[in-house]
Amino acid sequence: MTNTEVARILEEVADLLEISDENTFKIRSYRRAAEVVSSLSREIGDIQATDGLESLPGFGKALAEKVGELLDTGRMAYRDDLAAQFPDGILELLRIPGFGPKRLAQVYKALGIATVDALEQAARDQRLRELPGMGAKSEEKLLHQIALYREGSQRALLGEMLPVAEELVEAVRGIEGVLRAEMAGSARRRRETVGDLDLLATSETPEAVCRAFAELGVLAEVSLAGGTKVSGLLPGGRQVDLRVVEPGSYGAALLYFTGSMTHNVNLRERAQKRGFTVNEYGIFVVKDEFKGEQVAGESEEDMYKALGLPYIPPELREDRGEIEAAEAGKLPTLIELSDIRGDLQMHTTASDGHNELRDVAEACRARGYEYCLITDHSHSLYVANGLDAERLAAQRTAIDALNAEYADAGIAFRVLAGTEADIMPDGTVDIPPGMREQLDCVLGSIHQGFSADADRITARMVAAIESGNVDIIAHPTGRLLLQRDPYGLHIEKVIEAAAANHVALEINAFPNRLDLSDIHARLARDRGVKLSISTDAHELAHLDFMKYGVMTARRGWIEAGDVVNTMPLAKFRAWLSRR
DNA sequence: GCCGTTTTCGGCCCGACTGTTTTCAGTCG
Repeated sequence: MTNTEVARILEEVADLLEISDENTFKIRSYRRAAEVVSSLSREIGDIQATDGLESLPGFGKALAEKVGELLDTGRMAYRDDLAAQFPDGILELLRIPGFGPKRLAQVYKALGIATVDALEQAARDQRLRELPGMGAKSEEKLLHQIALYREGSQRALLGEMLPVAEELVEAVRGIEGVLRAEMAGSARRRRETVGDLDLLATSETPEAVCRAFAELGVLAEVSLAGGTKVSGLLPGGRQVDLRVVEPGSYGAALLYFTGSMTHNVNLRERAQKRGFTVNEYGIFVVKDEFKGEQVAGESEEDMYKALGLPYIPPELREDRGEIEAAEAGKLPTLIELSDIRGDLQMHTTASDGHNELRDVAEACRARGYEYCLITDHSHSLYVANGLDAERLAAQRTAIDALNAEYADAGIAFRVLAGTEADIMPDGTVDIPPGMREQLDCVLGSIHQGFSADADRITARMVAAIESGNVDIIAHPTGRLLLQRDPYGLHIEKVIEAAAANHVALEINAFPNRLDLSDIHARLARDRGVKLSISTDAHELAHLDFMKYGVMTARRGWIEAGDVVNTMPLAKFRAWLSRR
């Protein structure tokens, strides 16, 4: 059973407990456990077998026992008993925005409602207003929220939403009375997908700023507007929240609205132990003669400092050990976009790219790189016009000619010859005979046969890694965000093989791949595997995706020294000849 | 449910906004 599946069941238990009106702290324990499991870099079954489930934070006797049962038998009796008290599918109602567990329990008990359709009908028939705490306006609002839910405003790619968020921040900065504005939330943490967009501004006149933002015209609909907060929807249905605070609370508010939620909770618990309380306005003394005095709030640095910690970059604020690392002075020095000296995956018109070799090379040079690696598809990928021996050799010659031109012109930039070779079902790597030695660097990747079982795909990948014929495994898990799950793969085995054979693993920077993920990249680094961050560009504009690869790397605690394409060319060549 | 340099029992983060209310419950992040 995968970590994702276990986490999903723990979430489900939490939801069921919630609609059963259980102890909120018990519910929180299950939610925390779900988060812990989904953030694990190792397979939970492996942890059960070695260190034991009670070694996981937030796992006591009860959770270890229940999750152990789940791993051993595929079922959790506790979950099944809870679920039996409600009709199947009732939890879907919780996905309607503004409709929570208390309301769900209420309408189910009073009216037997267990589906979105039934809830909608009851609202139309004006039957909900009979219930305590509900009125005509609640029904009206609920119908609207159900319509929104049906339109399905799910998560979107970071690569899609970040430019939108940046535009919104600029728009807010243009509002009269705004002193500073910044994006917050998961976009600022650079999560691979983003739900809604969170914005923060400071002003001496928050109410006027809120009003101005609501009337700015960027929101298709304003769903909530107070004196310090505005929520609304963009034309596409994406939710935007703006929060406005006074300048002295900028850091506190930014910290708070950047999250993650669990990171904040941990900070607050830490504050409590030190006699402080934390809210979005600052850090305050709780007792004695200094009660209520503000000790921090203006900057995030101050906030962390007051809690005895160095600044923690937003990408690390996921409750994955960052506070402990900060306390021990062991935070990584995260890689920056400017550390990248070359891009190691791109396609030209020779296979399925849109641009000629020379234009691709020039575009890389224009981005300040020292080198780039051309990686057109190998012959077996017919659909992408993969290169056979003859065409691959011709490309090598063209690259040599281009490099000679650069050398004559006194330009240090160099183009490296490579290929993105298919890893065949038997694990052999699709390179024409005799060409391995002709190429500077070979990427290996799987493009077919995703549905095979995990053992087989893992064996295929490991065989390729051990063959000595690949230098880097490209998009190792094959996932397409929001579209396709990774193929079944024992990632730890792949990582171990890569470590043992000095093969690098790619963080593919294409916004719908980001593969390896942050979590797997971190695991790979911990096991001593080098990474490549590369764009997989098929047209020139794609070369700019490098930043998303770097963002994912930062979320994976990656430093410049972990990444092969931060090396100067000579050092990178030396790495390539490492065997 | 978990957890422990004051604790193995009694705690467990904090505030904004809405709708239905006369002091608050529910939802959200």
